[in-house]
This record gives sequence, structure tokens and C-alpha cells, in this order.
Amino acid sequence: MIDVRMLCLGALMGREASGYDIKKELERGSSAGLIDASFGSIYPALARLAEEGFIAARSEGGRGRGDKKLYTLTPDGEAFFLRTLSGPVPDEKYRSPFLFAMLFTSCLPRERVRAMIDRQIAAWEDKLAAVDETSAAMPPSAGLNFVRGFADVTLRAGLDHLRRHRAALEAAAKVSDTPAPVRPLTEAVPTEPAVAAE
Amino acid sequence: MIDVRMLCLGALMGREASGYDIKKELERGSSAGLIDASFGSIYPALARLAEEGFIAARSEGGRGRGDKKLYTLTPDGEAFFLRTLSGPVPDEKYRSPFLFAMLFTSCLPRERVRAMIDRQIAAWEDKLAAVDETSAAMPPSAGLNFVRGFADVTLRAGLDHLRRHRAALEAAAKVSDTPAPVRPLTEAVPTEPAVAAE
DNA sequence: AGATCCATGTAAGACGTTACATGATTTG
DNA sequence: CAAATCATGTAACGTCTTACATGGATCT
Repeated sequence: MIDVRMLCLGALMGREASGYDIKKELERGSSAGLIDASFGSIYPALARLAEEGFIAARSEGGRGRGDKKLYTLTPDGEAFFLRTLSGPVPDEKYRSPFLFAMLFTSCLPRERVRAMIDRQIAAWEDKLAAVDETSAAMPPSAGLNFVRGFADVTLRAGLDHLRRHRAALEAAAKVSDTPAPVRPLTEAVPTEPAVAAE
Repeated sequence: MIDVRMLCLGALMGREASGYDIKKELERGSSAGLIDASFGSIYPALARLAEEGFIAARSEGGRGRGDKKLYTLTPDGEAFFLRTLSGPVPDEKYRSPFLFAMLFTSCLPRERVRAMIDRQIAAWEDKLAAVDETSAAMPPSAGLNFVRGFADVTLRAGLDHLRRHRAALEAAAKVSDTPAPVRPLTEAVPTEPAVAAE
């Protein structure tokens, strides 16, 4: 379970923060590019955690900024967080629209494939730069080092692979109005030769 | 957009299949380990696609097995699929409960960290084996090669990284009742020294 | 003065999972 | 005959995103 509640509790480990702060942290802090959540899920999560007694709120209204609510973990909250973290680790989820699209290169126009690849390379390069940059600016800890390093090597491997294979992908793509060689997403070894019949 | 509808349309490119077949394909076919979906989302998606005229159903009742519904893409469906695929490519989503947990190694008992790492290594090794195995048994196509290869290099990089860093992660973990060195998930360079005050 | 950032929240809806209900067929 | 696999579907529920509503503060 890594729902927004866990994200919030994690962000509050050893620090006081508002919903807004948490969102910023997810966007530009140590988890930049790895995890994200919208205000629409963060605020209700905080409200519920407060109700449950896992976090405590302190209003910082007054002077400058409007009504800011700073949350802190309660002992209960920290215990709950650590207990949940120690529980069963759910499977990872990776969903890549780009990879999915690449499965169908042979049915897509070549320029389109080219454009997608360009955008993906740019996106991964950006992410890589962001990871390396924020890593440098962060106090080192074994966990942080590991996670940032993971993002780094993994992105590099992906980029490298894509660069090496882009020619093949583009070559397989459809040139303008070539009758698309639609091959099914097969399940292992389709034993019937296409000629077959009877 | 890679919702279950797109998954189904993709699975039906150049082939006839039932909801059950699609599920199997996702589990053990070319997308094994990369994408999955439950029956609870596949069947309603197929029903809706049929309503919209993107796929056509053919009942294969009769002899052996019960009432099987085989779906085929209509020209409209194929056009819709290709058009959507060619549209804007949404961001990738990667959610790793394991990586998240590793951010908090310093607060978790060492044995627990060790166990998590062992399980993760095993999980990635399994996935890698599955990828390599099914890749070998599949008719080669540029798209398939690329995607399988991507999974392969990416998993290897991750595994390698984890193996190299496990000692450091375990060393940072909490030994039995050591007062946990809780360090916040910081946002870049927290400039205030903890002493500060006024 | 207008744009942008800070700051919180709600409501509607999309999307998906789990669990349930059902039943035939195949295999050990 | 029991267990697994084939096969389809529904209902409840959880979770998250988008879009909306609101308002002060800061910057240009």
C-alpha cells in the first residue's frame, strides 16, 4: 500500500509541513519525478489522518500568508507508518504509454514514430538531469542515495537502449500508405503457418 | 491514455480473441509482466467497445466449452486505436512500494530491510527470467524486440544496483532498539541548522 | 494592474480492483 | 470425485484526477 496517506506520513517523518509543502516536496524534493499526487488527494488524506489521530495540525495564520496548516506526526502516526512500511510490500506498477505504442510501430506512420521517440528521449533526459541535480543538492543518506542512484542507472539504461534501437523501430514503421503489416501481439509461438488452410 | 479499452483494442490487432484470451495474453503473452488488468475491468471494457461499434462479437457456443465470445476489431475500431495511439503520449507512471520503503531504511529494523531486499531481488530475477523466456518463444518484430529488450536491460540495471548497494542499505538500518536516526525527506539543502532558534 | 505563487478545500467522475455468483470441462 | 482451468459477468468499494471555488500575497 502506497496510497497518498502513506506518502503524506512519509513526508512528515521528522518534519513539519503543510499540504502545499508536501505537494512541492513530491514535485521538486527528494522524490522528484518518482512519485506524485494531486491536491485533490493530498488534502482529503491529511484531513483523514488528522481525524484518525495520526497527525496533528497547527494553524499558522497571522501575519503574512493566509491560513497555513502545519501538520506533525503523532507517536501513533509514526508507529502506524513504520508498521505499514514493514508490512507486505505490494508489487511495483509500471505503465508506459510510450512502450505500449512502440509495440505497434509497424502500424504507425514513420514520422509519428520518430516524433514519439524524440519526445521520449527528451523526457528521459530531463528526468535524468533532474535526478542528478537534486541528488547533488541533498543531504546524503543511504536510502536517498540508493533510490536516486536507482533512478539514475535505470534511466541511463533505458535511454541507451532506445538510442541503440531507434533506427530499427523507425525502419519497421509504416511509410505513408504502405499496407500496414499488422502482426498480432502473439502469445508464445503461433504454430499455424499463415498459408495453412485445410 | 492506456486504459483497459486500449489494451483490449491492442490485443485484438490482427487477431480474434475473447476476454479470457486477452487476460491470458496480458499475463503470459508478449506483455507478460509489463501490463495487467483484471477480469473486472476487461469484460466491461469489451462490452462498451462493442456498444461503440469498435469491436464485433461472435459467439462460439456449441460443442465443448461454454459460451465463448470472440471479438474482432471493426475498421472503426482499428482507426480509433491507431488514432488514439498517435495522439499525445501521456507520462509514464512508476510506483514502487519497495523504493519508497528504502527511503526509510534508517527507521526500519535491519532484519526487515534484509528481507525486503531479498524479496525484491527474487521478484526482479523472476521477472527477468520471464521476460527472457517469453522473448525467445516469440516471433520477432521490431516493436516486440525493443520492448522486451527494454525490460531486460532495465531490470538488469536495477538488480545490479540493488546488489551493489544492499550492504550500505542494511548498514544504515536500525539495529533492534537503536533510537532511530529520523532524518526528514528533505527538499534540497535545508539551510537552517537545527540549533538556530531566533 | 495583472500575473503568478501561496494556500485550502470540494464535487464529479474516471478507472480499476476485489470479491462474489455461476457453471461447464478437463485432469489427476 | 476433487481440483484446476475455462469462461463470463456484476456489485461494492477504494483511489485518484480534473475542474471548480476562493482568497491573500508578491512580483513586474
